[in-house]
Amino acid sequence: MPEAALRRSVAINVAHGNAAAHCADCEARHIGMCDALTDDEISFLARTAQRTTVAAGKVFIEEQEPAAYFYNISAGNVRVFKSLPDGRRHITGFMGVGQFLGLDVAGSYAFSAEAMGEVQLCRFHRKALHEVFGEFPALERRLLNIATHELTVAHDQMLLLGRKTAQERVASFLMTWAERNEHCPAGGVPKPGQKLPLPMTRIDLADYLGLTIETVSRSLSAMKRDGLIALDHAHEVLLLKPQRLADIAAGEA
Amino acid sequence: MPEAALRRSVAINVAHGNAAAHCADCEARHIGMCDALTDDEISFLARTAQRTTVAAGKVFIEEQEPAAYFYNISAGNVRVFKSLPDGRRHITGFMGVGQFLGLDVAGSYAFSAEAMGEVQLCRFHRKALHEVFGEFPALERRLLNIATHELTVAHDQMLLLGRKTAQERVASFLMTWAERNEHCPAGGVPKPGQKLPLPMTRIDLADYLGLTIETVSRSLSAMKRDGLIALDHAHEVLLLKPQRLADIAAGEA
DNA sequence: GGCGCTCCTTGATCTGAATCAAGCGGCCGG
DNA sequence: CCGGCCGCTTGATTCAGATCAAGGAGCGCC
Repeated sequence: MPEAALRRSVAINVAHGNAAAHCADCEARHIGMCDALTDDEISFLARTAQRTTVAAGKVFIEEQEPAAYFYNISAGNVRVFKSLPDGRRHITGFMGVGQFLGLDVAGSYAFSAEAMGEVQLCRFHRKALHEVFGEFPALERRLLNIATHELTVAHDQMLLLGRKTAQERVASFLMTWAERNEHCPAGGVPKPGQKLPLPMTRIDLADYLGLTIETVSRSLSAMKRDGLIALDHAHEVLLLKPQRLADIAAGEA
Repeated sequence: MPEAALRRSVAINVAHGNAAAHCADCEARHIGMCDALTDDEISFLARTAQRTTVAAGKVFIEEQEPAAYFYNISAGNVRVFKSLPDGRRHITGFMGVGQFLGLDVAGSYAFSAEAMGEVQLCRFHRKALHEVFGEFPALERRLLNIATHELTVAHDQMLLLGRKTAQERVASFLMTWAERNEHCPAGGVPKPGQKLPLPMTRIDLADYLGLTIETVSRSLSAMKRDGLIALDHAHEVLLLKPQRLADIAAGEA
């Protein structure tokens, strides 16, 4: 059993307990928000935190609900989305281990969040977290950096949704997803043949890219036909010509 | 001459001077970032600030350039945009008095910014501003609030770009623009007959809404035909049936 | 091991918005 | 006051992607 998986089981076993004694074991201890803090600071903060487990498919944050909590993801993936009254949906992001939920909030949540598989969360009362800011300015600074980075990502996605073709959107997604999964040498392009897991469904991809499932599927098939990717299983691509994909993603003429 | 216009002239006259003595007279003194600070704090901060004037049409922030400055808008409007290599453009936002430029930045600017008319800016060295954070935590907290709010706005816009029809996009824009221009009773709908100035061109609107100028024009004409708006001059609409517009904007079936 | 989901792919057709094209009108400079 | 230009509107046509439709493949469950 690999070490990471071992640590994950431990986290699952202590679910619902107080997190104070367990931050040291958390998958997210050295990522995201938590990485900004010293061990002393985090054990202080942990007194206000709770571990919870969320079953696959469960919507654990509902748009419009009063925003009582911040969440930090300890294990699993989450889809964050907004909906229109007639059921149209847009996924604003896929969030993974160490990522933070509950920033873009004013009183009520501005988004819904759903567990893609089973998910472990570390939950903080918003009020408690705000009280902690005074003690640990590093945390507030860290959150500003996170918010700032998310804003950049959001603006990139607006360019994608407003002005890119279907192929460009799918290529862009593959590149940012590869980067997110640390398959890229810092800021560069993944190596040819890089294997990339796609834990989300085609519906998720469509709702994230502003397309339909058929168009996503066709775009991927076209890339396969053109030798840019290989696609043996629906949830795994091989990036055969990553540089070409990066060029398409960037909208090179 | 109305008082606001008078104060604006004063600001123009002191352009390029040190801002220290002039924050008190600034249009933006009680909005956005500056509103978070006491008079003492702001005069401290102002030592590192410079007033500059930018001519209409001038691109004063270029995507990819090293991000040396933060800006606060003292007068005028700015279009913030991103471009693809073949010239496709997406406007991420229209920024006005008191608004803040330079948040979503990591080393280099992630966007370009262009003056829509003549613009007055208050400019801070990023480094200087960061040094000031230690002294005035209120400023950092304020910036986190601003970033958080911008993130909400960006996510709303992603829903618009990914899933709304042309009519819904235009209606959404009219509603948010009315709110921005304080024509709405807090969070509500503007009153019927409300006059709304549109300082931007149809190209701007198209690039902001992910449409073409023809489609923007047709959508507005359709709303006029249906009695939802009146449109005597191209740059001013009357909101005849604001509630109906709000429903369309929200995607009511 | 087979039944029946659910998810994915592929094909045929349709359509909302883009593109191509032609005026119109307000406004600035002469 | 006139001419030309730029930005806007409107009409005709095209097209990228949506919708409609029909299997196929993987997989959990019995």
